[in-house]
Amino acid sequence: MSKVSQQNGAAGVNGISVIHTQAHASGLQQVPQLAPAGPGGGGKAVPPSKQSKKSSPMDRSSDEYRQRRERNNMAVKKSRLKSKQKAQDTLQRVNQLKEENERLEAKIKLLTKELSVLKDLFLEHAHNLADNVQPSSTENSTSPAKAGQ
Amino acid sequence: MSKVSQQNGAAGVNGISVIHTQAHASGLQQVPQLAPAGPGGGGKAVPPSKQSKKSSPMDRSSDEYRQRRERNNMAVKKSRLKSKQKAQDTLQRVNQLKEENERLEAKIKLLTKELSVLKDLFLEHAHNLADNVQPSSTENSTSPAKAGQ
DNA sequence: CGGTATTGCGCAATCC
DNA sequence: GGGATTGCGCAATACC
Repeated sequence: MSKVSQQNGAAGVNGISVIHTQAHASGLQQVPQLAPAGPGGGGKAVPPSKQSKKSSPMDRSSDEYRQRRERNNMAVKKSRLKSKQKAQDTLQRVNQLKEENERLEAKIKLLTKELSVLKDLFLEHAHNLADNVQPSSTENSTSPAKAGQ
Repeated sequence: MSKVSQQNGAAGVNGISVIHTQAHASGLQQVPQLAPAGPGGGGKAVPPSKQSKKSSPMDRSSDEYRQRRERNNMAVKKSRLKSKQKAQDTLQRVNQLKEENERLEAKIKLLTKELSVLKDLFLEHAHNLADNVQPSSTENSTSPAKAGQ
């Protein structure tokens, strides 16, 4: 994989370097350092040992941290791309299916018409027979028993 | 008002209590005040111009700022929800179309079969007629038995 | 246990 | 001016 993406700084929305020196608390979101799973949702009780996850506040200046973030950012990008593509594929599939549907419907129409013609022919024939009832009775045909739909 | 908006979203898997008590105003992300790198991260060069859009530094502590953010966050949430729903609808549509497709195909199959039967019957009759041109000869009908079912 | 993949979210730029 | 979209990074999880 190419990692060439952007590396630190450089690209951010503002690309600012944002050197997080310290306060970055980015606070943006709060830092759940301990984040016990809250009860609300899953309620997952926290397994034994809770606050030990990472006692360190995790320095955001840490090199390791930056590296991890970078990797995750890439993963996120990748995932989103994939997701987008999938959505597009689905949309395409809808069109494809719609087309196929139309094709099928046309075929049905044709078939129906053909059937109709043939049936008419038979009817005509039946009339003829009725008119000329011939005692010969060699054999008779039992109607195909199939009524219209 | 303001207060932190809180997302809970129910789903938040974590549903944590999210503590954001204090102001998160930290500069967490950079300030676009200057040099905005174009979005796109890295690739796009910033379009020419655009540099001082607002002379004011835009205080993130401003009440108005917070209000604006809050509203935008809601809009974002709304938009995303909508988007998600749309995607789901599309997926559903695919299934629907697939079903319809199957139905249509079954119908075609049936129609085709019917047509086939009728055609056979027709052929049989034609033969009879040909043979029977003259009642004198005793023709026999070999039922080709073509019926399958 | 360690890393990637997903997901929800807030921010900011843009679109409309 | 203001909601709607969209790209992006962060953090918590889900998944292997």
